[in-house]
Formats: sequence, C-alpha cells, structure tokens
Amino acid sequence: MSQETSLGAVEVSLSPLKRFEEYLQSRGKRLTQPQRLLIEHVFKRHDHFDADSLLEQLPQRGESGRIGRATVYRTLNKFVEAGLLRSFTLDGRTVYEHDYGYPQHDHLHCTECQRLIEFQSEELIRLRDQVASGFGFRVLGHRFIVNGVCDDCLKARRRTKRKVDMI
Amino acid sequence: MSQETSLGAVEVSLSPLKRFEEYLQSRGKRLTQPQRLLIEHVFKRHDHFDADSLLEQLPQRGESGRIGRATVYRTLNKFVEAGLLRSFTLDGRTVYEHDYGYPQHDHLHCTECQRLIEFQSEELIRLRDQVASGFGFRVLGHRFIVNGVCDDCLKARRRTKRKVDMI
DNA sequence: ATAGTTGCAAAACATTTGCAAAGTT
DNA sequence: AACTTTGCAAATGTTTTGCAACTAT
Repeated sequence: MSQETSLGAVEVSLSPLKRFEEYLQSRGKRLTQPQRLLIEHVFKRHDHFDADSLLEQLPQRGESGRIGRATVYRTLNKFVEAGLLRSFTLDGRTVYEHDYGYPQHDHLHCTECQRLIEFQSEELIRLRDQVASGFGFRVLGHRFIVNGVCDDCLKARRRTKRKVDMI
Repeated sequence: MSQETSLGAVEVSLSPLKRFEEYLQSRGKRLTQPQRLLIEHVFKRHDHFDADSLLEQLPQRGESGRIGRATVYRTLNKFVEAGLLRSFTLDGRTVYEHDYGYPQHDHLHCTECQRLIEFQSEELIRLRDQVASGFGFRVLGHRFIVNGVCDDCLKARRRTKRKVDMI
C-alpha cells in the first residue's frame, strides 16, 4: 500500500499481543504460532495493507513452516473482531490498518499514487453525531474517505505539463 | 436494497435518457434496446441497488429477449461514466444510486436492517475541503457512510427487550 | 484427550472479458 | 458496410470453506 502519512500513537495499557490473548481467552480460543507471527509482523510498523501484500511479506520459511493464505485471512478477521485492526474497502480489496493504540482518524486517498493520508477531525465526529441524532440513529462508527490528488502528484503533473502540452 | 429515505429531486434540463444519448454521441457509442430498458427501469424510482438485484427485477422475457448479466454490469458502468449514477461499495458489493438530477448527499447505514438513510450537509463539504486544502490535496469527491442502528430497529429492540431479558 | 487452528485445494462471490452473433448508424 | 453491443461461458481476483492433519490447552 506504498507511502503514507500517519498520526502519532496513543497510550494503551496492553501490548497488541496481550490484548489479543485476552480476547482469545474470553472466548475459549487459542493463541498459535502463526497468529503470534502475524501480530508481530502487523504491529511492527504503522501502515495500510491488504491480505495479499501481507502474505507476500511473510518469510516463506519460518521455523514452523509457511503460513497459508487462508490463515492470513482468518487471522486478520480475528484481529478486526478483537479490535486490533480496523478494515475498509478500497477498489474491491479489504485494507487493514491499526486500530488498537491508534487514534480514530479518516483518510484522503490519492487516486493517482494510491497514497492514504490520515487526518483527524473532532468537528467531523460532532457533525456526524448531530446528523445521526436528528434521525434517531445510534452511531456505531463511520468511514469517510476523501478522494482526489495529493500534493506530490499535483506537483508531478505540473512538472510534466510542458512535455504533454508539446505533444 | 430494501427500504430507504430519500431527498427531493433537483431541477435538470434533460431526461436521463437524453443525457445518456448525449454522452454516447460524444464518444461515438451506440444506444441500444437493453440500455434503453435499463435506463428506464433504473430511473423509475429512486433507490439503492446492486447489479444482481437489478438483474433479478428485469423481465425475464422482454420483446428483445432477456438481458444478460454482463450487459447489466457493462451498462451500469457506462451510466456511472455518463454521470447518471453514482456508486459505492457496501459489504463487498457495488451499490448504485441516482446521481443525475439528484442532490449530493451521504448515508447513514443501518447494520441491522440494511436501510440507507440519506442526508445532506454543506458543513461536511466545507470541512472536507478545509482539511484537504491543509494537505494541498485536490478533492475530486468523497464517500461518507455512518453505520449504526436506525430508529426503527432501536424501537424493535426495545419491544423485544423484555422477552430477551426473561430467557 | 478435547477442541480449536492450519494448510491445501476447492468453492463461493462479484465482476470482467473473449468471442461469435446480432444490432445500430 | 463498419463498428459497437450483446449474451454466453470462461476467466479473474478476492475471500471463504471443507477437511484431514496438527497443535494448544
């Protein structure tokens, strides 16, 4: 999912792994090696990714063999259920990003370079809740994606403009 | 796409069909019976739908035979390109709604009954553009979907509450 | 031991595409 | 006639599922 702009972290009491263990225990589920490896990999750095790119990044030969595609999908779903990750759809594929320990935010999506720029706006939340309450609607969440062209791509366009005009 | 709440129409000069004909002519494309039938069907009433539900609603035996799934997909794409329809993704499927002759708006999505409630907010647009300009980002559009539980479903829940509590 | 988890391959979905036949201009 | 569109079936791309083997508790 290439480049991105990210916000600062937020203080949390438990590590993602601990948080996940709690989630699993509360439902009689089990923590396994593949899950441990995935959680470590996913929380190593903040970025946006999809199941397939994550799969590609995984070591093809871990000590406990390779991690299958199905496991990646199944585990990502668990992470979302556990509140570790948040997901949304972009061009037909599911994109994941950190949720646990990361502030609520929205995105500017550059349709040229695919970059996702994060931003926070309390005003948006206020507006959302105000609109919803007008409909007697109980808000559980939202997704707000602004699409357009980022600064860098606009600059690149200007740079190329002359050449293009000359054709 | 079941129930919904819709906003009023907006004055337009041309009918959707005329508008589409203009679009086609400007690109040397052709208007056909299936397209005519689809445009008529789609603009008969304002609602949200996906390619498959539209296909199901079509008469299985028109005078010119049946309309195939591929044609529905291809034609919907043309409608979007022509600015007649707008589309967004909901739970992995593409949802369409009127764009031409209909005001810009956003949605509250009830995750219980799947209803889509439309609302308009100029403030949202202002906020969006303000945030974007702070990043030197050129806005082309956005999608904002608030999910939660609608008024009706909340009421239904309350009605059922007692029974549930007694189990 | 008892269940949940894995990896693989197959299945499930939504959508797109190749192609010959049919329709439009 | 020239070229676009259609319908079908096959292909695509993403995500899910069935199942036997494996693993955590």
